Amino acid sequence: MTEPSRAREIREAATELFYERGYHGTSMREIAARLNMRAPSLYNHLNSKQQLLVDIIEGDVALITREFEDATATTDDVIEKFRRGFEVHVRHHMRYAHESKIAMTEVAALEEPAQSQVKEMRRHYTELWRTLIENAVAEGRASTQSTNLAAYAIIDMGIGIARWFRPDGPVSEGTLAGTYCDFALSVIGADSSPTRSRT
Amino acid sequence: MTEPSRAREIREAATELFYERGYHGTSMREIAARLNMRAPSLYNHLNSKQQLLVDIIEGDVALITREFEDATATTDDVIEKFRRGFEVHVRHHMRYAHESKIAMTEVAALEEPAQSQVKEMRRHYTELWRTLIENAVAEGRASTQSTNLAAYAIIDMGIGIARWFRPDGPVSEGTLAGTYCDFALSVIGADSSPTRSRT
DNA sequence: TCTCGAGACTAACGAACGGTAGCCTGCTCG
DNA sequence: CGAGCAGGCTACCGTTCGTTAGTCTCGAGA
Repeated sequence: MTEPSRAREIREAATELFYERGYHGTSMREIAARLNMRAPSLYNHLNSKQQLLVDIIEGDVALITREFEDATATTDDVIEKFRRGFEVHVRHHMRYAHESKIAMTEVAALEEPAQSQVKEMRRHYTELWRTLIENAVAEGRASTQSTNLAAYAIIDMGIGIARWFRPDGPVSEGTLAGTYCDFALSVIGADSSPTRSRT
Repeated sequence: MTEPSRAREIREAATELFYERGYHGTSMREIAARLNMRAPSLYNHLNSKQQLLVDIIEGDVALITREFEDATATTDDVIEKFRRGFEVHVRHHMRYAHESKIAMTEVAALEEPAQSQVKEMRRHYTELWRTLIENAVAEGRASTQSTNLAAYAIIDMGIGIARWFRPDGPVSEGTLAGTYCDFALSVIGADSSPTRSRT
């Protein structure tokens, strides 16, 4: 399953440029220039510009979904599932900030049927979160009465990270993951720390 | 004095299309077609495509900032300030979902100096939130130890709304505002019960 | 040493882009 | 009535787009 390395380099260069300027704001000539190539040479390694976008977005959504499923499968405790799932969610949006931002902002640039497929994959990911929160509430481990909105709020909290997080910034990956985990647990109404007081 | 109503119609049509397809993914011909016009006629009412984007984004960021400042100026209680500010924040991203999404995703398409100016305006808005949360903690009304991250999390929670909220959807504006307000108060570690007391 | 294929290149295509020039129509108002 | 003008329109400009065709080069294997 090893893919040609040049194809991967092109996709990485495209990821950077799509992140900085957007899909329609990036030309094949710019992607090529970043690798000291000419635009037509790119077509020795890919079929179309659109396929680049499809690969980046579908790859990202598929990856975070698999990461989430793997992380939550390793425990039966619903709050621990939540904690591990959210840590994966947050860390994904730090480590793959560029891909994540593209997957969020450039879905409209996807042609059919890829656009519908990505939307379905995202709906599925959201559903995983909604179910997890629902289970936590059903077991009396969380108290929110709006599992749907809580899922949206939690997911969006993580997504936002991709817009401002910088690996060399003042906040470390671990600190951010821990702090945001407390935020998320607060949102669903689960006790997250001993200092929290509830009536 | 007759308003330049046509200019406003053009900006509204552009807002819809920039929302659906992005700035670079929208042509002046498409904007014109939505008003049953031809592209060159648009230039009777505007200077450039870029100016359309600048007006939409700067207008949106300026509006939410003013709404926030107005809402928080009407009380001295820091938690009530927070509550009113966040309600404004959430409702803005529902009512102006299209403008807000553009302001979030198309900043890279802004040319200088507009791009720097918008980034500065956003930095200012974030700073308002950070200060508000800091004051709440200083007065013992909130318990978070990460005012910076809490501000990001709360702002991003609201921004996300613009991506999925539909006015004719199953969740009403009031329900969403109320539920999200509880979420936000949980994040900063403030009691979310409706009864509050001045110190 | 010769062959051959991978992968770079240059040239160029048709389409679409943002924007300009200049014309025409029809309403307003002296 | 008739002049002026706001605001449409068609024609077209130069540029850039994604992509194709065809050529050249160079290293590996027979």
